[in-house]
Amino acid sequence: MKLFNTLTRQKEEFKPLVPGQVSMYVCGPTVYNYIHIGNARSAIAFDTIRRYFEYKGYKVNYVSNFTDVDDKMINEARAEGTTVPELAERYIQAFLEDTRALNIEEATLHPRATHEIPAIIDFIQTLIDKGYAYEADGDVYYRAKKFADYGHLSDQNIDQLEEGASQHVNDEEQGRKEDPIDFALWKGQKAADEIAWDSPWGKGRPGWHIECSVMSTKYLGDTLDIHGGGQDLEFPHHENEIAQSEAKTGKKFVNYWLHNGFVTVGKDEEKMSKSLHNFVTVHDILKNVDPQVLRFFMASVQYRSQINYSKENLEQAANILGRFKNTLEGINYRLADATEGLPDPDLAKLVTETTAKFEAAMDDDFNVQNALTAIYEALPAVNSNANAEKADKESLRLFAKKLAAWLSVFGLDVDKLLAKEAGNDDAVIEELVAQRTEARKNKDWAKSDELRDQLKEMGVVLKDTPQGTRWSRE
RNA sequence: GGCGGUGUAGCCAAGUGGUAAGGCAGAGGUCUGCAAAACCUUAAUCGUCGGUUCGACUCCGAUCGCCGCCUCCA
Repeated sequence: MKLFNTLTRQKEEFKPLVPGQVSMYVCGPTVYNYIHIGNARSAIAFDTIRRYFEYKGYKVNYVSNFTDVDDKMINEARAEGTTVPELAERYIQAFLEDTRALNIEEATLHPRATHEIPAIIDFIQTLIDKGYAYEADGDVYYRAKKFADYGHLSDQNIDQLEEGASQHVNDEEQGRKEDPIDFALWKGQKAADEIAWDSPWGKGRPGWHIECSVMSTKYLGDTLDIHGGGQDLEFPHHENEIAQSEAKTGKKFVNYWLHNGFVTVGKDEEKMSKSLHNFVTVHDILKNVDPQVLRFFMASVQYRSQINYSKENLEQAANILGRFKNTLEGINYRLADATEGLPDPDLAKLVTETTAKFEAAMDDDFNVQNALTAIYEALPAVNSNANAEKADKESLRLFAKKLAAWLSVFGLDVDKLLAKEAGNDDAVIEELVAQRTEARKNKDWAKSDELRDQLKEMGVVLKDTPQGTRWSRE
């Protein structure tokens, strides 16, 4: 497998630290609101990657944190008149709900910053002891220039960073920092009502960057196989994580850095992009969009590419899903009927070849477009065979099984895709379908069409096949 | 100003120094009592201008546009 490593800006052969296993850390959300579509993108991108590793037989240890204390948390809690822990708890639950709806596998572990305070303090103390950090008036800062490789990941040079940083640092902070590019490891408590923990430097809370260094190394070891996150985290977040972790351990922190692309939302796409800079939450989207469609749409774009969230693109995804569904339904019906088919060498070969193409594409830095193309190209022959008098049941069965596995990598649950929504009017529908079959036998087309219209109003769509009439809910 | 990405048919999108995969939508057709589904057929010379080359969409240079990061952010 080849992965595009941000560290080297090229695709590299993946070599896990431990054969057959993958350790992954993915930066999770700050839980002060429902996750937005960008958070979902990241979660889906890395879930897809994780699932493909699992498809290949790797055991994946997937750790993803919740940032449950920081400025945004504090401000939001104040605004709502609640506490930071209450806010965190509420939105962690919402996160789990949303990601479950999107069929994102739950992380092996979801550590939270506030549950790791002692480890964070120890980590910071070590950095101070080693001369990489200094205390200043209740804050602790990381001495960025002390770390020789600072800026490597994002290809930034120190002088330019310094220039940029100096323009943004506020006076108060500036006074405490030795250098504008130094960043906070520990932030002293500012107001009495501000959540804080005791530390050697007084009451305060951890800075944002340190928590990820602490939690990733604590749970996955000094060196990880893969660390992921959005492109915006490259700098400064991941740059800082490297500086912190490597300064402490003296070892390489991460072998493969993976960064997912952004989601853009068109101005005139939907009403969703109200005010907050197209701040679209998954919670809101799922009120109108089938979670499977959203999931497939977002998983069907290579993780490094930008995604344009639009109604039209969602429709495209829904149409493709419909094709998969029809194919699987067709196969299932066929497998259920009594007609024994004949082995078809061409079809058997197609299944093998499609598997090879799918895997070759995914092995190439998760090229999902080409992986899907492999599937699309197999569909006509499969559908034809499933409709033919002499269906090759064995190959169809195998293809259906493979397709389920492939779609599962994309986070689609075939059973859910095919599930006829439980309705308590099944008996009524069956009865109407039977009446229509009777009418058709008598060539009473008027009656037949009338019944079909009636069913359509009930949300039921019919397909007349040589093997009989099939129905499904739309 | 610094760093990075991107520009291929209406839309999504792959790709290689040798003459443009695939999908969605659309159109036509087959099948069907009619439909639905399925199947078949069907569209672009690759932002622009130069250069290198026998030959470039693919390499180099310039230029225009779009996006992101450099400050909290997936």
